[in-house]
Amino acid sequence: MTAPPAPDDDDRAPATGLLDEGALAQVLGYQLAQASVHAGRAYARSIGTPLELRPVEFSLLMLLQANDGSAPKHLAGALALSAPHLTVLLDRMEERGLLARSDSAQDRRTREVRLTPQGQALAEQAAEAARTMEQALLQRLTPGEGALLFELLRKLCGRPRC
Amino acid sequence: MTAPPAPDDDDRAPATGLLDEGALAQVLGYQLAQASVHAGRAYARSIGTPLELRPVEFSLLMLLQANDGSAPKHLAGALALSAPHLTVLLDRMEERGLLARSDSAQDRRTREVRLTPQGQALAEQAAEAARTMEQALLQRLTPGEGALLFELLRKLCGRPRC
DNA sequence: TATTGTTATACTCTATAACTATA
DNA sequence: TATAGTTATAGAGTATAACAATA
Repeated sequence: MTAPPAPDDDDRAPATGLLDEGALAQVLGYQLAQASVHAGRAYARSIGTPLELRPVEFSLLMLLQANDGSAPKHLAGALALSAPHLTVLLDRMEERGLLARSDSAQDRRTREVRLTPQGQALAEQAAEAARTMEQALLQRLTPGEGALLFELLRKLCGRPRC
Repeated sequence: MTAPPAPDDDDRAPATGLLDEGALAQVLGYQLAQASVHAGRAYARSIGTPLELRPVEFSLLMLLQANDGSAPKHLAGALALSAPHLTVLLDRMEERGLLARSDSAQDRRTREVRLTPQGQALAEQAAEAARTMEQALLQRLTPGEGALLFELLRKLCGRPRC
């Protein structure tokens, strides 16, 4: 189960192909989606397939690496997931031995999620693979342009640290 | 059927909330996903809910507006959809009276997809709503920054017209 | 034999509602 | 009563395989 998908060949033809983008050229959501297709292929190659991690699982791993013992509620908020969705996600990764849930001492309604040593090892491996992936992904931009892109995306959502 | 979803309130708390993004701060795919959440909310408010159009349906409408009589194969390529997925999408929109498929004279395997007058009217309405949406969405950026963001996203995927 | 589009099928993603337990 | 997490259920999205017609 969870068979790794097909090996996904190299950079395919630009998504738009022969057609005129028309009004979509000025629609940010569409351009973000196009870029996400591109990023998704790089992700599958570098992380998804070799490490058998879905994008959300990878994000969760990175988030826990930086925020050990977080409550599910905060994780769901950060990943923009519904509470039930996060629960099944945690179930799956706990069953895989990557993380563990324990009861909180302060508020006994909530829980604390932590990476197991195995989860930490995978997180480090994934973080390393991510660095390689980023290089390949951003190869068409100068370092300055890459940094600018990150800053603009962040600013767009009203998040600090520009 | 196709009941419009909940009215989705104003700009909610930044997705990351209280947690540290950790390594994700440098992962383009994650930052694109965060921005897409933001864009998706604006889309639902301005277009999705009022016009009862899913993102793909909106994109298809815009694409047909600029490329009347396109073949399904080209549409699928431009939208990064599988052929079966596009078929059901076209079925749904044809049933709704927005477009029509006809046989091609040159190659009788393929077909030509065209907007009906009703589809054209909705496309124009959607394009107008998109312009309003973009203004709200890009309000945190200067016009120059907005243009730069579009250019960088395009360059990232190796698409021309920078 | 290769290609276009379609149908059938199944699996993943994601949301809502209902339930349990704490506060 | 409000909140955190879970369970159950359903629906939307998406992929693969099998098929039909045409090239």
